Amino acid sequence: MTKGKRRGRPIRPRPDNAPNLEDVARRAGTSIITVSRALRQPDKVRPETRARITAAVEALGYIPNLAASSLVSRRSGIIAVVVPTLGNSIFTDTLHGLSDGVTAAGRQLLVGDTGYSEAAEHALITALAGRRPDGIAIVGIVRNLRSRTLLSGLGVPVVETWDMTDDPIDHVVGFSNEAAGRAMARYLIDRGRRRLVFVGGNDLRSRAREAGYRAVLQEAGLATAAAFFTDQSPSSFGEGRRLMHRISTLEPRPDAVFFSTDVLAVGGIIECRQLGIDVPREIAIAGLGDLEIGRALVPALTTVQIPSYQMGRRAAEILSQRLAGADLAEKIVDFGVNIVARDSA
Amino acid sequence: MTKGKRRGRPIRPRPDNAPNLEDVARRAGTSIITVSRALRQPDKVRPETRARITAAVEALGYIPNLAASSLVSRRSGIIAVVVPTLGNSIFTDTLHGLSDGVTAAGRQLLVGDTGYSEAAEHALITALAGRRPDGIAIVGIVRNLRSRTLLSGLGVPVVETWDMTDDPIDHVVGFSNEAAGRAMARYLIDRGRRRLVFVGGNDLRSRAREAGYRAVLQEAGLATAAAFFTDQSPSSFGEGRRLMHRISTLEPRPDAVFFSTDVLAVGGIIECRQLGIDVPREIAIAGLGDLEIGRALVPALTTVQIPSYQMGRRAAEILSQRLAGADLAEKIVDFGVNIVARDSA
DNA sequence: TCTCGCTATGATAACGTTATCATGACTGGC
DNA sequence: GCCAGTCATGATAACGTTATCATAGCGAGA
Repeated sequence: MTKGKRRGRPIRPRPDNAPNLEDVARRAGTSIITVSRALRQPDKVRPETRARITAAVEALGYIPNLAASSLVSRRSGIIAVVVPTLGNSIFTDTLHGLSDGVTAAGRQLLVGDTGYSEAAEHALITALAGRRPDGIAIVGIVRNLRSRTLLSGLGVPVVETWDMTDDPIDHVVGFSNEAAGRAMARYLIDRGRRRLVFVGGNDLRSRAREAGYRAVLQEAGLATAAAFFTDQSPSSFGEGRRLMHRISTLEPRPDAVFFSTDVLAVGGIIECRQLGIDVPREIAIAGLGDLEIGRALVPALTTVQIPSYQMGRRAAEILSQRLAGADLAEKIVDFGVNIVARDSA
Repeated sequence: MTKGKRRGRPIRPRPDNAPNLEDVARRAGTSIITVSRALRQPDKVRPETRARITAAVEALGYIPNLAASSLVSRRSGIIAVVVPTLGNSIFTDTLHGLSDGVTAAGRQLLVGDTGYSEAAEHALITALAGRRPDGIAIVGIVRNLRSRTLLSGLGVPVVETWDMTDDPIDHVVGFSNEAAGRAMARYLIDRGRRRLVFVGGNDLRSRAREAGYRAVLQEAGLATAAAFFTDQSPSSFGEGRRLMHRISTLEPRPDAVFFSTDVLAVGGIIECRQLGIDVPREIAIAGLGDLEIGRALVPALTTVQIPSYQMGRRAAEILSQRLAGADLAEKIVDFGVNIVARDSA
């Protein structure tokens, strides 16, 4: 008796102790496929059979292997999320909205951050694509052409957020950062301010706000008194204080400062208070983001409201609808820009 | 000629346009397995073959299907993360640390939140387990016995964080919330405070801080002037102000308030300032978390430092080491409790 | 020259599930 | 009592990859 040519994977006990469908089926005295059905479409299985299967599942602690499931069904139940950084609560608020919206449909979030780097973004998208996600949500607009091509070639719904564009990869849910800058400039000018400063970060969204702000000033025949930029990302309250300190020494002294984020603006208010500068009488201070701290602060912060959570929530809903087969005509959802007038400006 | 019995899945062109190993192999004029090898162990393949394969991969935009990979290799490259809520930046800081630590090893984060519910936690863990993660990180200690059994039965490394226990499921990286409460009580008493208030949330961690705080007061022969609880989760600055307002009306007026989170404490300081209460002369105020705002505030907030990011980072390192085959003897990493004395207490 | 070992590549089976088609039992209408 | 339709279950193949073993070719050492 020859052993013959033994090729391929050898047969041996599974090293994994996790039970599979076969184990459940054996215990329930039925076939693999019936177990699968009992779990996915319970009404297709006779109650008694179902009961035996449920009991076997319980007894064995069976948990379906979703890797096998997604391989054959071509549905992974995964939504991939790309965030610039997990270190900034305004982005994790969007993540929170996504999580809430996605969990309802029984899907899960695969999350990665890019650190604002285009190269890292492309690498991350590639890595996430390997999981064959059912949908993709991105905080920000994807600029890199290769990344855009990659994303649209994946054949799954994609939602960009936190910004606005005429030409989304698929869907966009956000607001125009440029419009936010414009709106705040108009607001401050309307309130009689004339020597306006801009403070922001170096990221694209902040730059867009600055552009809108400057444009309105120019239209009004005013010059931007100065613009300050921080390389910190995410920005900090302390940095807001430092920048405000520098601004307070300008001659002539500005009468309004628009901080591109509430975090910086709160720092600005704290510093003014420390320096004995009356806000808003001497200097108006405004921010962007509508963080809760701005509401509690004295004086309460005037700001541009950004529906971080809602954007995530809405993005999740759009993905869910698309995955349910809907063919949404509305590709662009613009939350618009809403200034919350409080005490600081 | 009979058609015969056609059973099983019909043969038809893949509906999925994503190229697979076979497509790449055909284009590169080699076999599937050699392509697989070229991608995973490039040095095992002759440079010329590798070049042809690389070119084919590029041309086709091939991205390996990780579902198939994890199915057969029994390595998913996924780290599952369980968070009470994504709405609280102190937890997302831990998530950030996890992300940074995990990305280095080429793994990805599958994230879910429980909303502080044990039932939701169990459901989440079950759902995540379906992906066969290589490791699991949890913010918090898992109390539910079924969940603990489930987790330890998975056969993968588990790290609990943000708390301390003698009996972790596998590893714990955190600090003792009770010790934090104790330390702050001692600190305040040492500074001559005698009428001490506690303010916190209704979650387990906050309750542990309260227990430690009360214990020290009792040992010192002092009574807790009062304890206040909020049901908000995450707590808010505004809630801190409201609670402080109520505290300010107590008779006799307390001389120290320990807020169980910095967010509440910052609200407390704002409210005191508004009420004309001198902090820390009349009332000392302390928090927990060491948020950046506490440093920028005036008076700067005395607080218990919590290394949120570092806990995540460390948890990721432990998981990586375990997955690299290390058998770590140190199951318990206690970051300890460190009070940052600033101006407010 | 022969053998040993190494390098490069390949053939096959297996991972755990679901899609598709098949089939036997049963039901209702005539 | 017959037939079409429904219900419950099953058999098989396929998803795309990797683990394992096999093998041809080649150079080195005996």
